[in-house]
Amino acid sequence: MNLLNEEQRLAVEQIDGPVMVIAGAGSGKTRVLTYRIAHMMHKGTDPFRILALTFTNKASKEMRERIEHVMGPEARNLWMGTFHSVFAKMLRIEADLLGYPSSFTIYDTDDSKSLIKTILKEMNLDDKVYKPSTILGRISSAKNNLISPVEYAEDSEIRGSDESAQRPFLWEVYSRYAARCFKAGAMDFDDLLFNTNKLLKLYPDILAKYQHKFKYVLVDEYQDTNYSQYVILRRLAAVNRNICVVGDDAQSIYSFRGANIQNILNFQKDYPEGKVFKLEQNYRSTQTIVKAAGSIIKNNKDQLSKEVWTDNVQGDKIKVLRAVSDNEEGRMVANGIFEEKMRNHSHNTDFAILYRTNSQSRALEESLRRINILYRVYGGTSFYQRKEIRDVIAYMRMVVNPNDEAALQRIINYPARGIGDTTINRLITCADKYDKPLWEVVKNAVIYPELKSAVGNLLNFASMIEAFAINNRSMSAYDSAMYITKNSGLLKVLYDDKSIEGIARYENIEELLNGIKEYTEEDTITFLDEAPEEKSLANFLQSISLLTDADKDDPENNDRVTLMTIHASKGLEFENLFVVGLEENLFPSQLSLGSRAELEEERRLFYVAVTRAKKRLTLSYATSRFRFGTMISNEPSRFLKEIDPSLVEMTAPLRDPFEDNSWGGGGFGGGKFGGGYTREPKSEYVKPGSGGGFKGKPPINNPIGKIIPKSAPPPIRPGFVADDTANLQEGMRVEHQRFGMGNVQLIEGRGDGRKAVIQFDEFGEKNIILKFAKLKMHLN
DNA sequence: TACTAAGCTCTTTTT
DNA sequence: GAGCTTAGTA
Repeated sequence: MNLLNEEQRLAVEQIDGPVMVIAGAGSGKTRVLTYRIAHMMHKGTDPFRILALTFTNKASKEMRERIEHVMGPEARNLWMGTFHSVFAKMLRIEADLLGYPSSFTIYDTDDSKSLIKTILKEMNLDDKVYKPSTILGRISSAKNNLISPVEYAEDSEIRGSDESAQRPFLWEVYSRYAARCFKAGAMDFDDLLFNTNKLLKLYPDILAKYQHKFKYVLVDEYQDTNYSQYVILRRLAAVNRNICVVGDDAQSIYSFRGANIQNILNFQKDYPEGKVFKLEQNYRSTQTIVKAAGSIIKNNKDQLSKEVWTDNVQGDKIKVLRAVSDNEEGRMVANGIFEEKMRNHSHNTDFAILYRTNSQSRALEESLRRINILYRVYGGTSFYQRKEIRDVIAYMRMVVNPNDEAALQRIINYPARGIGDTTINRLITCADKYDKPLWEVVKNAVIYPELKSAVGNLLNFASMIEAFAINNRSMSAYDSAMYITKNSGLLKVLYDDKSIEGIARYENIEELLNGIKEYTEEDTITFLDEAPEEKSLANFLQSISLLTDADKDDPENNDRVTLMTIHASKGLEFENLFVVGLEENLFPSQLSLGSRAELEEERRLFYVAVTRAKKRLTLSYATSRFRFGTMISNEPSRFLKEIDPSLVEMTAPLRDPFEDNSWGGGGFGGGKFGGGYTREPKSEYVKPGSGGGFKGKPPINNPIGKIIPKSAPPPIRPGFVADDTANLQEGMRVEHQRFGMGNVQLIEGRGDGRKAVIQFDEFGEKNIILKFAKLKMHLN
């Protein structure tokens, strides 16, 4: 498809005035945006007067590359990026107006949560009632609706709802949290938008500056904007009114983050003179897939009318796989990929597996590894979230911004330097009492009598950080990072740890340092009207603070199968797609069954998943699944039944110990390897009321496991002799009352070095983790 | 204060 | 499965 169709062309050429493009899945949305920007540049608009906003770094990177392809290097001067990164940049330029240092730290969710935890402790609030994640959610949604701490405290309706949720002091937590962030010179993700609004509201001259600077404003995925983003856009576009929003209400899947589908539904009210274009022809998928998607989404009530269609070939039917367990599901998917690769000589990159929750990736990974298919997992715990990386970065953050409280708390006693909990609690009390940042108290520990016993250790820490800061001024980012890592004692701690995990952590630090080196050597995108970016440690930290795992590409081998959540897959497409875990309570999620709106969002999520497929789509479900430590049984997802049955082909399961093959009839499912047990274990072996789990202490007279030395072949019998898990050794044979024989094995990928008893099925595949034992592994 | 083992609890999606 | 807490020891 090289030419634009009529509707696309109209959307591209209408560059003046408000424009909304409703773009169905696969209708060439990015193409329209790209050509539109190219068209503006052709007509003589300076690229740095065009602001193009996306939701992910990936999307903005891709668009920039495509425009560069059409327009050449000039495209680098576009103001293009995610909402968060573009406005973070703007805030750094204007920071002092709001009382922030321009080197302000960006707190990620973990930083925010740990700050909330310290505040809760100070306020003596129960963190079972005030769950940090819930609190953060409330604060986040307040900020996204531009409700300041003061407004929150004064709003009787909000206070009322907090009170009825038994959280009457939430307003105060919010207020303290905001004050602490400010004192620490830190903004969280929501602050980046909240403070941009504050800036544009309080300083009309600044607003005017940016209103005139940006002649054109373009927004991708408009259906995902929240109120805060919406107000920023309204303000910036108020003068020129050249705003173009592109989106698809059927793909709105971020309401949990404050996204308001009304923004796209109300566009015509906001801009009555605006033009609306609908892109309804799908260029991506086969007839079958387009029709299936249509048959799903038509069950939703909230939507703009549109009819997505395609000229493409009919294509294969959609396959549905039924597995007995999550492991079997993984096996079936992996085999499916293998066979397809054999048949069509496809590359790994032509395949993707999408799931609802990150935790589902594990079973899939194991199956892929077993048959040597390379894969790459996006999302989950990213490189920058690993403990050792966060530790090093915390040191760097303190060097750049010593007031950064989250960083200080993280490293003040790591590596251990005699500053324990007692001292830290006293520090916090002091800081609160005299209204000083923690760092000020640490640095001047001498003058606070309550810190007397720890003065020496505190001052040592302070002078170390100050020395790092002084060095940092005259060193490159890389040298400075190296210096910090070595002299903080971090490197030594990791170097001395010769366990498998310790070595991996050491290597991760090396990788981080290499990354910094690369950063100092590559040239980064800056805007024409700005000074070129200095390769300082501060700028490195800024450049990674808004990165996610999806933005990190590995040079090793790029022909890999993609594994990601459906949320992360938006905007992507794959020849062969597997969507797994189509089970009630998982997809749709149990937590979304409360209201029609939530269920419809899950359905839109399924719609997004299905429309990622170009040629072949396979859906799968497992009748029982290992979740939070226990096996549970479930039914196929209601969404499966919504697909037009003429488009679907049921595939016989590889092995099915049960006769019941019918849709929805498999509730009791379960195989010989767990879940949905065909017979209840004899009661004397089971901890009363445990439901079959192996958590908690085994009853004294009712042991759960017996360890048998490898040399002596164990008799197989139903009874058990207990032993302490601490005695477990790699390779030991172990008998389990319910699961039978198993071996003790090191679990791959576990950070804490615990070993587990594992059972093997008849294929020699790992099946059930029975029990953990914490033992350190040492290399020979 | 530092460290370890084991118990308890909760479980969606992400810039 | 994993983070966090608690109890106990050094």
